[in-house]
Amino acid sequence: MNEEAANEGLVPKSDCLECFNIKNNDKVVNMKLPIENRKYSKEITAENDGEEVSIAGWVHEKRDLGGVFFLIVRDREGFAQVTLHKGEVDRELFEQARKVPRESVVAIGGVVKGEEKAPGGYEILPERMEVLSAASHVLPLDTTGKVGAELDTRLDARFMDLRTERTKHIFIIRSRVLNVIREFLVDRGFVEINTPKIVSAATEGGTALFPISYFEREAFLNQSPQLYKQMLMASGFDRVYEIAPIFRAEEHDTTKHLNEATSVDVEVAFVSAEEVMKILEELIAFVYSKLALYPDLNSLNLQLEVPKMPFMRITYEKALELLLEAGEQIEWGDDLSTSAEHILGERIGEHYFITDWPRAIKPFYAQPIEGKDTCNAFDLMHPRLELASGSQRIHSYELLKQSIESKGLGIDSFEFYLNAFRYGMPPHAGWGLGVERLLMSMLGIENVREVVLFPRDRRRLTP
RNA sequence: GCCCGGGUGGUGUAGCGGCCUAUCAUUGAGCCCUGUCGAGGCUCGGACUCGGGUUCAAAUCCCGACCUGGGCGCCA
Repeated sequence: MNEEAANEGLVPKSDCLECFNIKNNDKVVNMKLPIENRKYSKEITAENDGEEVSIAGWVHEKRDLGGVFFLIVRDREGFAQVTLHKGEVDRELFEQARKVPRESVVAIGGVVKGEEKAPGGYEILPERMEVLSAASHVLPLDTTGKVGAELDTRLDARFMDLRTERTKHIFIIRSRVLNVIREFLVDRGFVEINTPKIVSAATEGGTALFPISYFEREAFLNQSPQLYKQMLMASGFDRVYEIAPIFRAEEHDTTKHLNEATSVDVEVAFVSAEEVMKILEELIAFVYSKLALYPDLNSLNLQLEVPKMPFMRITYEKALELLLEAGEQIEWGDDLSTSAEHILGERIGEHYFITDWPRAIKPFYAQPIEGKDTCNAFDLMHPRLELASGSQRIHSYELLKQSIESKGLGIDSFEFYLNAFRYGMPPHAGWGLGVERLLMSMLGIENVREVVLFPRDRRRLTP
């Protein structure tokens, strides 16, 4: 375990609470805590023996042994045991602790006692306790891990699901992954951009869009920042990235699709597809190597193995050959089926790229390979699912126009985009990577909904 | 959209025509217990998704609706 990784980012630098008014049992309590001493559970050790501290958190468990009563308080960092000896503490305080419903929010002030018998090596002998918010019971799900809950139940009560260790850590990991991606890209001279999510027309074709009403006009939620990040290639920002939601109105109903997902989009000028593939695989390896240091992955039932570099590259044609050997026939020009992806994944067993795709199944902006029906596009595959796709882009205005027309798309709705190709557009390439898919493949999680706080799928629009 | 499963206390489950006044665990209420760490022991409370149908009898079989898990398709 790595000490730095264990602490980094989990503990905030300062606290801002000083005094707060709380409504408790219909009477407003003006409570002042010795906030200068308020600590997270993990910040306290046996070495603080004798010190006054304050903690605040949720009542995780209560253990009533008659003469001694244990209150386990959970905060973001872990658990603190509060121990009350009958006869030694104030009777009212003892009763208050005994009666407080589980998962209520409490603030407790007391003295630290180093105690080998206590989990964490210390316990708190309380002097005062405030119930800041009493929880109703019974609870919508169990936060202690004794009884499981189905994903649907968990998502309905996500706020409470996030109080469980595994779920909490998944989202801390998600946050870290996004940070690490930014760190990697910024180090390489990338500029973060923000492009519109409300757009006037279908950007790439292919997927269905969510129509919305935009004053007196119809508009859509954007399926991808593709056209905008390309337009920026004409601006002099020659390395850009965006991490943002994308919207797809497909009625798919699987464990790896969402109607609102997060995409990492990268676009680089003056380079080839091979260059951006390198950036992509290095990024993946970097994210893995950073997150491999995350503590307690195993106890959270999460797995993470740093992939070997460089990733294997096979052409679309080679993929078809491998599939045929395995008894799966795909016609040249057809996209790979789910079972085909699984067969390839099993044969290769690690991340790999599929390159040189037929033009017909890739978007209009992919650069055709001269004299062939293929284009300079690639998919990054994980053995279980597709993670990213990208290509060398067409940067010639005339060729791009032709390509749009040959796909049967209306030139008019692309005018704003095409314009950027008329006044000096460098060659460029890029890709889009699904954040949720990266996370689920990285952590061995089966359902994409697990890695989104409030997922949007075919049926779910709340919470 | 297609094909298979499934809907039983708050949660997770057993039961799959009569033996169901429905099992077990956990949660909840209460009691006993001075070192718990999935504490233990005792008492009590709490459920068959909805609507039709078959049958002497339906949680159990059939039909429909709704919800839900998985596979596929579409898609990234």
